[in-house]
Amino acid sequence: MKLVTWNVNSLNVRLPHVEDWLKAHQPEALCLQEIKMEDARFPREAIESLGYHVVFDGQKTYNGVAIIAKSRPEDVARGIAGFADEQRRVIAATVNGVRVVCVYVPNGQSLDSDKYQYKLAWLKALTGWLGGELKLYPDLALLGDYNIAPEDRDVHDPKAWEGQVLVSEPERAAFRGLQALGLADSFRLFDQPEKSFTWWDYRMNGFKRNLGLRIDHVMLSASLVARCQASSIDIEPRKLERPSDHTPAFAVVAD
DNA sequence: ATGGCTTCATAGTGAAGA
Repeated sequence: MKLVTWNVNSLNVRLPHVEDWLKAHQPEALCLQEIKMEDARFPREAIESLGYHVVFDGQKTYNGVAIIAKSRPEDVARGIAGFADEQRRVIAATVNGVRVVCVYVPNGQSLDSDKYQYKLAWLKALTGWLGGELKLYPDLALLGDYNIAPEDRDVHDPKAWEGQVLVSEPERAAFRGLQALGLADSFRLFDQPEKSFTWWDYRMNGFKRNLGLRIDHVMLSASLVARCQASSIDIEPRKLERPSDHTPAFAVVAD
């Protein structure tokens, strides 16, 4: 089964790309971030007409997450238990026996911003919550836009980015905190091309020059690591007209 | 060069993203 994450930067704008990608790749689960719409506006019929189920948690203008799945999502949960948050950034559901947790981690803006403190607090709450979830659901996948490049090799120009938001040491420590729970970065279970990224700035011809970051991840619990057959990034959607600035990242896990 | 591009909410520009 293919488990995928994709920050679509507005599902209104990107729906045709999502539809085409679902038809071509037939994933078991596709986690979306930044759908940027209220629930009433979600294109449920368009997704369901392709033979998929969908659960979502949206809001006007910003954020918003969804899980599109071939199997009916069960035990749907929204948000981080015990962490009050107006921003719609987490939805979880059990899909074909796998606990799929879809997250849109806060960006943080800059190290001196209140949003950076919110990001670190949010990650701490996420990690605490997931510790319990992993005990309840040993087969767990954490997919999303983490807004963290875990290592320098995930950054096109580590020198230029040194100490910036998305690569700062406290953020990377938070990523290692997730690893300490027993979650593994599926991408690094396999040999990968150098300069593999999931996001490129719209400005400065970032994609054409491959000036990117790897900030979208699929992390897997130990039992899913044992079943993981592949993990990769599909850069093709980034080449389309009016693309999202992110592209899909996925893992393939044996049924 | 603190810019560059895209989205949304708005009907001018401004916020936010990464």
